[in-house]
Amino acid sequence: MDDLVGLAKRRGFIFQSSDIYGGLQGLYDYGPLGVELKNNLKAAWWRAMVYERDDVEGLDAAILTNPLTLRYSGHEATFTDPLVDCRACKSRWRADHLDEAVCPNCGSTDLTEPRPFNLMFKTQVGPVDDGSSFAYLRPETAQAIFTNFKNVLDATSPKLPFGIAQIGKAFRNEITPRNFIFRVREFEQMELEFFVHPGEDEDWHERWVEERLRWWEAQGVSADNLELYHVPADELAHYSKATVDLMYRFPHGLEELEGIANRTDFDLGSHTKNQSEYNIHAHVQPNSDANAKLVVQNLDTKEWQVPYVIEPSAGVDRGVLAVMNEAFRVEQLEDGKQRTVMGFKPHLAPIKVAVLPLKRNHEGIVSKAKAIKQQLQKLGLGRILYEDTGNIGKGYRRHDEVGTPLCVTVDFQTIEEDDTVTVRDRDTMAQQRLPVAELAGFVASHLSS
RNA sequence: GCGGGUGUAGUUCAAUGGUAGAACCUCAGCUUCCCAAGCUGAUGACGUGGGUUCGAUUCCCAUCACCCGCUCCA
Repeated sequence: MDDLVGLAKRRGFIFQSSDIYGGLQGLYDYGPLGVELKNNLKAAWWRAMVYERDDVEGLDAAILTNPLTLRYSGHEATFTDPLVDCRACKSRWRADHLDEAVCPNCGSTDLTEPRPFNLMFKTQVGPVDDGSSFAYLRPETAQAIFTNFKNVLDATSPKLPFGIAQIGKAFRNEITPRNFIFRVREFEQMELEFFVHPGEDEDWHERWVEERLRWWEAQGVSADNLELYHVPADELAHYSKATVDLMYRFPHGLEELEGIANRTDFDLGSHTKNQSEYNIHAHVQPNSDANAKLVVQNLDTKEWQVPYVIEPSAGVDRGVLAVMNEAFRVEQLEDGKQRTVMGFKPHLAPIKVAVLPLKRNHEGIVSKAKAIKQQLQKLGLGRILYEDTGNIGKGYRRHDEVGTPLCVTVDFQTIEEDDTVTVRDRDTMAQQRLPVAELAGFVASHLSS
């Protein structure tokens, strides 16, 4: 992990947030290469979820959330836990889970006073800070999908089963942010809420688990480092009937990368009005505030019903960490030197191609290299970088370390003889000469593989 | 939040109660230069704030951040 954190900072992937003022716990910033990598990962998810399917629509909702949304969702009740610490054995317990003021672990009565831990961030809405108007920063992106259910339904008229996808920031006041970008207080989620007929939920749950496994493998996360964890009943979240966690072998241990939950009709049932008119299976709190019916009509029976929902919910930052960890490798070369390579899949690589002039103080070579950079940039494949290192070997190594799939080198032969360049492959270190005229086609096909 | 550990250039390491040295990296110049080459030059650090002291990077206290456990679950 330390090597990965060092490389992330050195090469501009990830920085401590508010670094020059001593930092802020549990917050990180994405640098020049990190933002490219993260955007590429999100784009891959969006392609797979929205563009390549015919049954999913997108959404991008506000982060500030009406407290009523998070009251009916159950978050106000479950995200505010009074906690006590045992001074004797250093264990921590939820105060409402203790029968007496006795530590279940060691039997000591030397406990701290219960302290409330509100895991949701609050902020004032409007200029007057008198407590009369506040909003929460959303603790998950999912709720805005449920509260927009009717809007999307009216706008796009989908038929069950269908989904709504969203990528965005979420905030949780984690007690202990830890492990680099694994557990942080401000993070990004990629969530799909997939609505299905009641009774078809378990089948769809299994299909989504398989679907998501295949997607992570396509991002370069090897199946060997992924495990499924069927969450036992007594550990399920308040909304869940069943949850399968997709566990990844992170540098610090096997932990959750994505959770695929069967949220039943709990969410739409909780947020809908006229609850008693529908046969809601989940145990929901009576709702006297909602002004919309979150139901669809069963075309066969003509009955209005609250759909069940399957939720694949992935952490973007955790995904970035997993992808970087998978890509990171150190190779021993024949001359005893080491080569650090980030073997990103081409579609995730922050820089797609680096164009290097063999000599940085030769006008003809430099201008030719810059022209090739602009030409390749126009292909729309992502970031193409012109870089005059002054030392070609150094340039190659540097781009190995940030995972640039291809380097293109312009030399004297290019401008004086036959208009060909050297193309060098990140993974094999192999070089070949190609006519500049064939470069665009070669690059495009190499990056799509 | 509790307990334990850590904190000197971007990185890896030094030294010191009298205000910090190196290597690699980075940057600039030269070199017809294809896998971290060479030569010349340059930038750059004691996490922050107090205290003790004539003087603190060094000693003391607090604080911040990171790492390990408890906890958490995207």
